[in-house]
Amino acid sequence: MDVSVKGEYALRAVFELSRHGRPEPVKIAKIAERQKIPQKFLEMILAQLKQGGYLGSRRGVDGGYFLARPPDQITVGDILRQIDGPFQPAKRPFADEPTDSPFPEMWDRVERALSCVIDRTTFADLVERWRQRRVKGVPNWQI
Amino acid sequence: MDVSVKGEYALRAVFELSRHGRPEPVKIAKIAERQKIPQKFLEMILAQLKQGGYLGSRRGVDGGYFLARPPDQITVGDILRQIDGPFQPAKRPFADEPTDSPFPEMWDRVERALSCVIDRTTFADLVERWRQRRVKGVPNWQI
DNA sequence: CCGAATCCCTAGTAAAATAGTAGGGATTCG
DNA sequence: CGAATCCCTACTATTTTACTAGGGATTCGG
Repeated sequence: MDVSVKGEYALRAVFELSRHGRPEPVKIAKIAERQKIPQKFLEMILAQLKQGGYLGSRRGVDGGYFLARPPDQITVGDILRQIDGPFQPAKRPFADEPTDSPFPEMWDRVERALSCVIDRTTFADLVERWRQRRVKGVPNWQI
Repeated sequence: MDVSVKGEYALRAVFELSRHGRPEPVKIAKIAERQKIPQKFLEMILAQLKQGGYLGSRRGVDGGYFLARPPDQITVGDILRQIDGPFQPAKRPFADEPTDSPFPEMWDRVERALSCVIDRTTFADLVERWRQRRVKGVPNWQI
């Protein structure tokens, strides 16, 4: 019941692109360095996210990756599902389970509860919260 | 982000014991048969649940397993954590993550949302709902 | 005290998933 | 052209998962 490292990397990468803002592409190497992700591994992850329609890319000298839509239209759930697969707490209906099991209904509740967080948190939200914590947490107002 | 088969089996086994009610022990073989769980695998699971203090057991001719506390004092979360380990969506703080990451806070929210379901659903609840669906779903009132 | 029924304990194992690495090919653009 | 970058396929070591095997320790009726 935990998220894979790959999934975490994907979130961090998309966060990095969201934070950057501008539509100009960011290089894999740059993302890898800033978020401390093995570069070759990150290549696969970004390809998968592009394939899901969340990112775009350009090759060549000033190439790189960029968001395919504005960050307020990409959710944490989108990215997690694209990387770790559709997430059902238990594959239901369980093969040999009696049809009157009480569990499917409970798994639905779990899924809805989870969805309330991950499908409602956009990367725009994450960036905003992160910026607010910066000014509150590190009070370096010089001037 | 899904529950292991082992975790599902554990839930089904505890449900079986809760449904049974009485403090008299139920044999592994019986639970395995009724819930369609490989018997030897189930042995390990039950041992682990006993070790966590959720079940008790007796050997010998009329032996078996039984709940160590009433079913309204055992939650789905208890069992899942005992079997699949403490469940953190992401092991945080992530080793090389900058300390101002926006994710730990989000993972907290995920964990709380999940906890609202799994730590509030007791096996007494499950049995009760299951019984109510029985009478509503299968209308076989033949006096 | 015997012996059948049951839980208990250790070990092994095949298959899948995870977390990468390696090496080069295809594009873009100055 | 050629340097920089993304793109694509394949390989691999480690860990986890989902079991199976074989016997040992208890309990209890007779």
